[in-house]
Amino acid sequence: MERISDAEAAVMMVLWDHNPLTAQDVADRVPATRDWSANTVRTLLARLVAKKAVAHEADGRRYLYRPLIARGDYVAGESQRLIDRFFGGRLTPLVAHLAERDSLGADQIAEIQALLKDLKP
Amino acid sequence: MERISDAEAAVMMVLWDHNPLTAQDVADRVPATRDWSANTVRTLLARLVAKKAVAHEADGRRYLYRPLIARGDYVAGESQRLIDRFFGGRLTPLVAHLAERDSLGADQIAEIQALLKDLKP
DNA sequence: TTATCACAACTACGTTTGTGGTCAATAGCG
DNA sequence: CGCTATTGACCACAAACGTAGTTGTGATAA
Repeated sequence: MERISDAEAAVMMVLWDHNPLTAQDVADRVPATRDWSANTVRTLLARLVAKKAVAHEADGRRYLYRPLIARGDYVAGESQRLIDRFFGGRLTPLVAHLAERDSLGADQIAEIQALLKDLKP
Repeated sequence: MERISDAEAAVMMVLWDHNPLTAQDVADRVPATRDWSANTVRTLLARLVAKKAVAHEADGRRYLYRPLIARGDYVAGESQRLIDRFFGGRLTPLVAHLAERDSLGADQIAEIQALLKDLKP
């Protein structure tokens, strides 16, 4: 599984949200901030197919694209990568870090506490 | 502030750990897994200087390098980026995600609970 | 049926990244 | 003082990336 670039990830996002889609549909759903031409989206789709991150099945004249890797797997991978690189592979230091920098409001603290409580067996 | 690439980040790590350092010292401290030539490290340092992520001050024949951006700032930025991209900017879903995927042991759950308790005013 | 449209395939091209070599100056050693 | 080791400056170069144009070919509408 080769690495998915930033632009490619934006395309994956669209497909995770809705699939299968035609290239045109993907282009239409890509966040407007990217401001890509339809061709650009096609190129990215082709690269993702080459990387086997996306499958395309013919549907008459065009293709329908759908993700081959699960969003959860990708997100977990990226999250782990960050945590490994900066926090010794542990989530606690990340939470501590964000708390320390006030990126963490009281509401979120409460949320997480509730979440963790429910997690206990 | 231009983006710092993966290889460049590895150099920053070294400098965050210890600074100022000569290029040679940086090369010596870079994780062995990277297996870079000293020249490669020099190139990366030069690029970081160009990006104004590190400063170099002359020390006789050579330079001493030191980071211009704080580790905390960089780490916070990268963390925020991830959280924004995949978790709607909130930490809670990240924690939930990791818990769901069993990337989170009971020990870490307890750790975070303790941390959050201390955070409360 | 011809002009047009939609779409995939192919091509392009500047930039960034990873990786390292060459060269020239210089500083210290013998 | 001449030689060698160190070091920064500059150059190289392939792969990946971001971005998009061009081409060929069926589908379609007039």
